[in-house]
Amino acid sequence: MTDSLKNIESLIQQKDLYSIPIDDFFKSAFSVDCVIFGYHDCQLKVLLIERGTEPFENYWALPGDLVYPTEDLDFAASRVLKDLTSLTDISIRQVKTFGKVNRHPLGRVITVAYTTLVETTELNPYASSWAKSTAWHSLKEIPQLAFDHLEILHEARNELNALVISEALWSQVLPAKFTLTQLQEVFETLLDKKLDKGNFRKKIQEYTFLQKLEESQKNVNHRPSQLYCFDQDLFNKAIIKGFNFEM
Amino acid sequence: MTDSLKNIESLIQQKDLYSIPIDDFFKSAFSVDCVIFGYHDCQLKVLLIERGTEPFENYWALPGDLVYPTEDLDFAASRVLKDLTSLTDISIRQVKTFGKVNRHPLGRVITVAYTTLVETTELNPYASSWAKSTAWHSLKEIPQLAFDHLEILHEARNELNALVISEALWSQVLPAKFTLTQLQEVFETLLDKKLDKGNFRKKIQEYTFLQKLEESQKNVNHRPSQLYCFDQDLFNKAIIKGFNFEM
DNA sequence: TCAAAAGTGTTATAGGTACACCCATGT
DNA sequence: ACATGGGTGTACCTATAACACTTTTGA
Repeated sequence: MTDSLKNIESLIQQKDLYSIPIDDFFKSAFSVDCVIFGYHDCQLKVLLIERGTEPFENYWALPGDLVYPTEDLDFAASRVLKDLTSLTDISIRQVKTFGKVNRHPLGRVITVAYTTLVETTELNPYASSWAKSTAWHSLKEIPQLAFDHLEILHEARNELNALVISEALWSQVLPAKFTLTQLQEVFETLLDKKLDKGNFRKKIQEYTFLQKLEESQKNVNHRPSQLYCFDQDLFNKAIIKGFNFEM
Repeated sequence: MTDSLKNIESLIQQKDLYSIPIDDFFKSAFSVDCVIFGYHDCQLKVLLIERGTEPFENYWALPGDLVYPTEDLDFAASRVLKDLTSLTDISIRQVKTFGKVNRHPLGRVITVAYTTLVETTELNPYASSWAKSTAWHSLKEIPQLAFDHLEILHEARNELNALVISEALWSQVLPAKFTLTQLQEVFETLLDKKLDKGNFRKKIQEYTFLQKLEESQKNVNHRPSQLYCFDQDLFNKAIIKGFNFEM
């Protein structure tokens, strides 16, 4: 091994990775970028950060970070999510890897895009060392984004529909006990189409992983709705059996 | 920028990349691995190489290579395909990125998996600097593979079905003029299920990108078959219009 | 008793599946 | 004439879409 590589190795084995000059990661680095979609009340948004450093200082961008030499790719994505939202135990899925030579002005950086879906209410995104501020943006009002992040956002939005179905991502934006109307609203927002109430409910009845509870809504000025819950284990078993969940 | 990084930079800017000691790429490198599926005569195979160097010397593995600092990710995958098969103008698609810390014994290597489908006949895979030999393997008889390549192969096989439909990959394994029976055989092999002849043909008629030619088979001891051709432009247009190709 | 949203039922149609049958060619 | 694979037609059944209707609550 050459001396130059020994130098790098000693650098990256230091505990405090933040103290490494940014230049030292570059010329051959990989990063993760997270497209964190947020749902609340029939509104789909995306979490963006305002960059506090060059390049693209003051631009909005997807939250992301370089991958530390000692962490798995998936872990790095989870870490970014946790740093911003304090959320753990949220599944975050790989979308695609972006590796054009000149996508990053400071050097060669290949980035792996991840996406997930969370509930936006009462979620307080924190600014971090690399972010001046953070905010939920409506998908209809996306500002100019740094790097190739607009392209990444588009790809993730396309992937979201598939994940909502195949990974039951929708369960991450509903309370433990929810009504069928709430569930229908989630699907309508994410898939961006109106669904017929009757037909929707007919389908739901076939899905054993959606279980009717004995409980119902209270204090509403209309007929109270039955509450349902989602059984992740039953869902996984159904998927393994080759079951195909559609809407 | 530190001296150590300047050293690396000067190394990687040399034209003859093969002359760089393998160690110098490591501790933070990215590679591409290609899952090249081959079809001929109702048989689906995959192209494997026998490694000529450590680690995993003499093991079978997916063909792949480190990504040069000056090439795009997609280009690197095309290059690996071309080196082995001489094929160009074949679309090769990203599957997923594998980034576990210890997936490569010599250091941190993140690999981006690509997949494609080609015709196996008369295709002479070349051995290269890093491969002792190459061979098509039946998917039912996969030897022990190096690294996490078995997992990569599985993921790619799952992805193949989707790509066959959405990207018309099947057109890459048929001659320019083909019969509907040939087409049906391709689908049956790739999707791994029997299709009804009548129903298959009924669907084909709806697809304008499959055009009936004036020509038919010759010198067969049964009724000669109509020949068809595939129009990639019409297919692309149909996809853009939101058309959903299914089988 | 009324408004509002929950929840159920009915019907028409499109699309898929299964299967039977006819057709054109070389030997 | 017959074997072989190409090619077509039909009848059934199920999934879906559209829409109307009934039910239960609070005010």
